[in-house]
Amino acid sequence: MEKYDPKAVESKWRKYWQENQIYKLDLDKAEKPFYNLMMFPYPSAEGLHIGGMYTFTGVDTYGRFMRMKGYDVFEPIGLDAFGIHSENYALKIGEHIKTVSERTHRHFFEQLHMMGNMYDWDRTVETNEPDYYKWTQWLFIQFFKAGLAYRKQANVKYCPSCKTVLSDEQVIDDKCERCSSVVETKALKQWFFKITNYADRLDKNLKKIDWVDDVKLGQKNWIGKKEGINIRYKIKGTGLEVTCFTTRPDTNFGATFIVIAPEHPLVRSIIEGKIPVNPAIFSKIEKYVQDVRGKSDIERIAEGRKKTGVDTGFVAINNLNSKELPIYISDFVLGHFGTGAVVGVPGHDKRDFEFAKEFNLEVLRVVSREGDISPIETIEQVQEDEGKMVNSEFLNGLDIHEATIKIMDYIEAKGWGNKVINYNLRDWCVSRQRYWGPPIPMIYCQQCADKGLSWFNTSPDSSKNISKVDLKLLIEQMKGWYPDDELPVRLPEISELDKIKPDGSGRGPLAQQTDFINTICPHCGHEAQRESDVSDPFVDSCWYFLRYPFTEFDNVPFGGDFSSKNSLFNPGLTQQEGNRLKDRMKKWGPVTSYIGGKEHTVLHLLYARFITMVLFDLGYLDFEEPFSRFFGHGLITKDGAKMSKSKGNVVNPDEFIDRYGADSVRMYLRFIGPFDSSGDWRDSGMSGMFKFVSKLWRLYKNIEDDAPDTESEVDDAIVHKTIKSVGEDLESLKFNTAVARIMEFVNWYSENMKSLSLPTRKEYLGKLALILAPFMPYLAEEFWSICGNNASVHLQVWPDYDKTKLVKDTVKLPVQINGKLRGVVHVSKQIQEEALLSLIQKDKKIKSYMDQGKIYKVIYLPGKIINVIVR
RNA sequence: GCCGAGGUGGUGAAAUGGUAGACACGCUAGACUUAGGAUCUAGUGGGAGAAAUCCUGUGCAGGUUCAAGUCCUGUCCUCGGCACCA
Repeated sequence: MEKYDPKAVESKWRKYWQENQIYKLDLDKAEKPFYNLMMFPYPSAEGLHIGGMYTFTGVDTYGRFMRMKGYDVFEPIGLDAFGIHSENYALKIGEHIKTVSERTHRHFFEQLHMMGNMYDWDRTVETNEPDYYKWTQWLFIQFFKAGLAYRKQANVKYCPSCKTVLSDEQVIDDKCERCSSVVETKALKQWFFKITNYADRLDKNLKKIDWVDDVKLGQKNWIGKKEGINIRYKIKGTGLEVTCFTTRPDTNFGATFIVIAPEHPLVRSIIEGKIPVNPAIFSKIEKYVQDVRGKSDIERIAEGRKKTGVDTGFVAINNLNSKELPIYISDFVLGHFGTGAVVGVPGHDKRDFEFAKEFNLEVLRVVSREGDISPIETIEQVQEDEGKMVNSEFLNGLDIHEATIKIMDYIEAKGWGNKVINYNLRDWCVSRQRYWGPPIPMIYCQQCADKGLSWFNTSPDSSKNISKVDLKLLIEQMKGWYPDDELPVRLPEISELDKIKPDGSGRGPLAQQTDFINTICPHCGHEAQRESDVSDPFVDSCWYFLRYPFTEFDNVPFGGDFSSKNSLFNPGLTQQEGNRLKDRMKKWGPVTSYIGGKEHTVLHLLYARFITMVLFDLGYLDFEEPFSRFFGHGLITKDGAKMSKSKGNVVNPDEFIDRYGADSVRMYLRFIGPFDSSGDWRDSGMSGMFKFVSKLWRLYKNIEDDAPDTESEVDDAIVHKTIKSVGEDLESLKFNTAVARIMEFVNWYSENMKSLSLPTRKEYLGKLALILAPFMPYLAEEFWSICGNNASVHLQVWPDYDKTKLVKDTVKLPVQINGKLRGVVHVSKQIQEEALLSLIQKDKKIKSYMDQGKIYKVIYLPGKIINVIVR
């Protein structure tokens, strides 16, 4: 008999699909749009590994199913090509990034093509192409015009190995996300996006979206909303004040000192000599601040939580009770959170307690736990949670929550402070001192700077404030900067390898390209300089999903409404064009189903939400959340261990596709484990699946052998059950159990086929081909045609099942023999009632009880227990 | 430390409160066959037994229930995220 040759089958159908254009979708005509998106892949040089295949084919299986359910499924693909990872690889192998990426991109697309995913290959997106990064730069300018992109000198995380700045999100355990080098802190001038303006909305909107809870919670924690109060304390004998942020003002009667961060403005003033202190204290302060600055975060952690610090000699006054609070400087207080100053309440905060012990400061108790008012002497006694107020004058007797409300109102009424909300979230640093990214499209003009001019005060019309940014402050920092509207600002082609290497100077390789850097100021016409940094690749990937449905337009980045008079962008569209773009965006935004890795909880997913909100505020989009539903998939391990190059256990999918065919690999990947947790790749499991697929092949190829003319009756409930449960499993992305149901059905069919006539065989196997279509697109076509059908199986509707054939209206009847539960029998309700009646007639004991709102009657018999639902 | 997820065979894993281990991998035995990347049949949680069968069993300890892997309380462990965030 003919042997199963996956290569022959797959190339045959690939060709058929291409010729018949079965994956073409008219985006404007779609009636039930379903935007089925997989998270943007990063084209690593090694090619798509098995984990990528796992997710791409999973998303495709889901998309194919939804298509058969009658949706117009749009499933695009592209590459997130810019970035440090591939650039580092190119430098390592001594090849130009451009040649390397051309090669890897081709390989990537080829691999995805082989897997049989239903992509529209005319709508690909590659972020390193000028026709894409033109719009990434456009996005930057939109942010700039809206006052949401600004440049400032900042202490930033810097990777000495990648020689670039990293965003907070890219630093993991004080190490670079990419190369694991310990990061340094550097003061550089950097571009930032003002994501903090959106902290509150990013937090609040989480309630509205259908995402898994752990991802939502991850974002919530990252945003870190904290409601509290800024309290101002007068510094004795100076006329100065120090403001402390606290979420626990209820404990303020227990305050015994104040600690400010080494970065605090007060400290700077002291060091700069603006505030006089005695020389002994001055040198101590100077030394401490110097030491702290020299320490890396790693060193700080290595020292544990031992508190260090220095007494400034200044004393603040607690407004509530006129108590004197000595002011200290310590690095356990962070300069960037709250006000950079905290009020020390050592009785009710462990860190404050440790500090107080180190410096022999007074510890007071102002909250009692279950009447305990003993003095607090050990760290175990420090009480941070629930309790009742004591030693706090008018707060005494209140619980801590009541006390918090009361004292906040009191302090505000007295004018000593203001309620505020703080967030852990910090502004997004988007500057990167590298080559392989989109140049930041900004121009600096010294002439204009000298005249105090910036983009903001030369084009007041467009400077409308769409957010609560303090524009005055920004103008101060932004003099001489203009957005370049002549997009794209092309990344210059540099052929010499060592000229694209980062040199560690704090400026990117583009700074050395004089042809690129030197330009003309668009405002005054004098010589000016371009920005030499490129933007973070996360800027590329935060908006790509908007581009896919509009790849054929080169005058707009995406569809939507650009007609507003106040718009910061006017592409000059005709009414007709404008309407078409608006209508199409209505269909294809937001993304219906987004599937990707949970490791992007705080990076990509947060940024994408942020830019979508901004574009909504600018009036371009009519939705403010990019992904209606997000599903986080699991990761594939190999023989129980995480796959990594260093361990040498990376599975190369090409090898397996070559050997077993894409269908078997796809099927195995679906079966390997639950899609939302993890799966473990085993070569033996893969070959097992190939055996199963080969068995299926034989079943179909033997369909006509020895078929009887008439068939004996078989119970085909399993056929209907299979269709039903596979459909339900696919809907909820439970691929592994769906495959198990299919295997069960195949086992049943193999046993029963001898008694089935040819038409019945074709009917059953035809239905099986339909439900196999999302899993094994190639073989499903083959099987579908063997069953005597013409059109592509992928254009068919998901099969229906006969509800009457399903086991229903039954009750499970436990059977007990000799006092032990022996099993459960499924019986129809009618039979059960008859049984009940006959038992009642025999006058047995009947006891009724209620459980979960249902009333049951239980009949005890020597050998049986029967449950009956009465109501 | 805080937050989240989870603990079921040799392995991946199934189980609307109803015979735990479906479906597979692996393993054992056998059949077939000039031998293949095979295929087919039977067995496979642990313990006892020649067998029918019996006992035991979902991290641990309790509880609710006629019935608990599933619900409740406590506890231990593993993995993931955050971490001096006031």
